[in-house]
Amino acid sequence: MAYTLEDIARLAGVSRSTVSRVVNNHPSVRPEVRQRVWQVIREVGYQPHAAARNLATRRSDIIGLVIPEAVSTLFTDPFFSLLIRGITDACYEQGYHLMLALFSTPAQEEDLYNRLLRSHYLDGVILASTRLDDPLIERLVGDRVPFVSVGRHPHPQVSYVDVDNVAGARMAVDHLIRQGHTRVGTITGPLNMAAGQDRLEGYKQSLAAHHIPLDDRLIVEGDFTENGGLAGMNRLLALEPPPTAVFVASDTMAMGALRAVRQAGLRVPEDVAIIGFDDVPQATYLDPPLTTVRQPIQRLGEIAVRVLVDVIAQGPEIPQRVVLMPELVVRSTG
Amino acid sequence: MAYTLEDIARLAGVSRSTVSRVVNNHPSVRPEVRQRVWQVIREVGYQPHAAARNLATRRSDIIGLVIPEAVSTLFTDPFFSLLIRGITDACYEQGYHLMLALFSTPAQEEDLYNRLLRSHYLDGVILASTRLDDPLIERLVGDRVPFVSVGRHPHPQVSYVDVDNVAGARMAVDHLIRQGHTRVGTITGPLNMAAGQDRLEGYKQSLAAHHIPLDDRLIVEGDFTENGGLAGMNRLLALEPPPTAVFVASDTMAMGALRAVRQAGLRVPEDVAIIGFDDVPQATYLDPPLTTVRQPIQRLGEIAVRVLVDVIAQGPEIPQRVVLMPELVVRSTG
DNA sequence: CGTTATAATGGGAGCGCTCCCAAATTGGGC
DNA sequence: GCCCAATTTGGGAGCGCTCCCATTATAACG
Repeated sequence: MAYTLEDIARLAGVSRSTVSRVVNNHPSVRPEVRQRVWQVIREVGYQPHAAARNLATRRSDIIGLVIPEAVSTLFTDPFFSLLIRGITDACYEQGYHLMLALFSTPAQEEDLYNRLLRSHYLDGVILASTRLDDPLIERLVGDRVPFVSVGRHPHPQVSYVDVDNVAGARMAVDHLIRQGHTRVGTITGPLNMAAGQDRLEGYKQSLAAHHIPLDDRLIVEGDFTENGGLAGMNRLLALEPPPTAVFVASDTMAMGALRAVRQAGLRVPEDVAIIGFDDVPQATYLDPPLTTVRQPIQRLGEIAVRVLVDVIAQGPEIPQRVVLMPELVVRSTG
Repeated sequence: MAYTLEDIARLAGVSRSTVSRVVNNHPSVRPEVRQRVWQVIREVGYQPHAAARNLATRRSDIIGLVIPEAVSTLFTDPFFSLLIRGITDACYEQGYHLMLALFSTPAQEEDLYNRLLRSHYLDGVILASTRLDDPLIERLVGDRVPFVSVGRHPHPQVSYVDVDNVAGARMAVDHLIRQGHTRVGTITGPLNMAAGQDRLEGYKQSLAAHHIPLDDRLIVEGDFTENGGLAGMNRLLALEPPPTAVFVASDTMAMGALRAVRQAGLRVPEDVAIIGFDDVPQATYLDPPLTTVRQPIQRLGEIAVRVLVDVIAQGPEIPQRVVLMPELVVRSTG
């Protein structure tokens, strides 16, 4: 049987309350008493019982990360790897534990929602890769669960962190146009996601600013996967005439696009220039190295945690929004 | 303020105990009462408070997954993607939640150990990708934490699920030798991991069975990463004469090895035959498609959960071991 | 229709912790 | 050396649930 506070109190010859104070670093304990208590705690290897503490304090010190994405893509796309890395580190620093909530069916998602969120298992949640119309958002707001979204959301009560996707896309397309390209295509992200919409918006703005008429056939919707990028590029290359440059809305898709171009026997950037988005580590090692728009993914994760901790403390009433600026990284593909 | 059992009891005109019985599906409640209580629960959206329940039952219904691997490799290697998929599904089916414990520094690991494991936050743990000498194992055994290792471990008190790596490696090398190869190299996994050791052992056994003398220079230690496979293959190709066939102890490394061969201007399998291990989904799509040893990774994850649930119920005294058989999948590389 | 066996229900105690308040101790300052 | 304020300590109550046991309602049977 494990030791309890009471046991430690008895062994150290003090009261339960004093031990509690020592464990929680309350100031009003005489130094010698404090030391004696720590001594006993270390000797017997005491560890407070989490559930008891949670019940009394009404907090669990655990935050959840919810990414409504198939496990296989979640564990394949380097974007998430970086994001999670940032979140993990910040959690540790802030004294929180991270629970990665994975589910592969809607039933699992529902179960998760009730059993984890509403049962006070989690103090708050970080959401990433959500569709704009995901009903989860409404529910979280309605149930007053503290949460922050990685990626903007129009709901007035939603806190989020995001990168300025419109500006990033504009940088990319501006750059292509400056190189002399006038027939610029784009492979977008899913258009029910904010990042997908915004990057397309930036593409349009750049064309408009350069008085290049919009050609709908040059816009194909992708899904942020490598295969999606491959398929999208194949469609663009089939056009008559094909674009001479393509803004691909994520690096993962850009890898697929690169494959498609190579399979078509064309060269990058001579025949088709390509610019990605994200600047995942792999972008450097591609052949040729990928020109892309860098967003500070890991920082985004860190900031998400900080914002969430704030929301937990302040309550979800005052939503907080942080938008970071991306930057263009010119390598060899465009 | 959220509703409590007592609130529901009052609203339904019954006692706290009855509501508890309804929530937990105890049989002895009259059907009409049961229905009335559910009605109220649904109306007000009652959800039991997890911490209170945990405190009373002394269980959390959460199991942890600990993989002492950098977040970046964890979220990149398809092996883990499949494993986690299997674990996730089985957890859901068994009524457990999964907490993926991530850490990037030893301090985080230590913190995690105390705060999650010893504080009864988790009912049990699944360990994967551990070194044989990882001190974590001893601690878990010592603290009587229920756990199961994915990958065998020699400690008599450790429950594990694994694939017969020795047999799998033998299949691979036997196959290469049957093709007429006599100069067969291997890129091993880390030799402080059971899978690394066992696959090397299978390689050795196969050579011995075919009376082919062991040549130490043909054995290079890898690390289960793509770059490790690339480096290993480069070392093998530099030998005089180089091997005509190589057994690579993981598909991820085999991808690197394939790159190395191509960069050297050689062809697979004409100049060098290659056999991998794992049969991750990508193996099929490689060019050329990878011959490999299939281990049922997702099943391994599922079984790990079942075994763990058993260990939680029975106590860690009676260790359980499950070993599955791999199979050779012949495609085009060897 | 009484009498048991059985099913259904209610209430108390307790899980291990925190937090508040009251009591005890300490330390200045005169 | 005494008094008052500040510091330190102890104990009670309560967090929301489960589980046991006692009690009451129901059913079954002669």
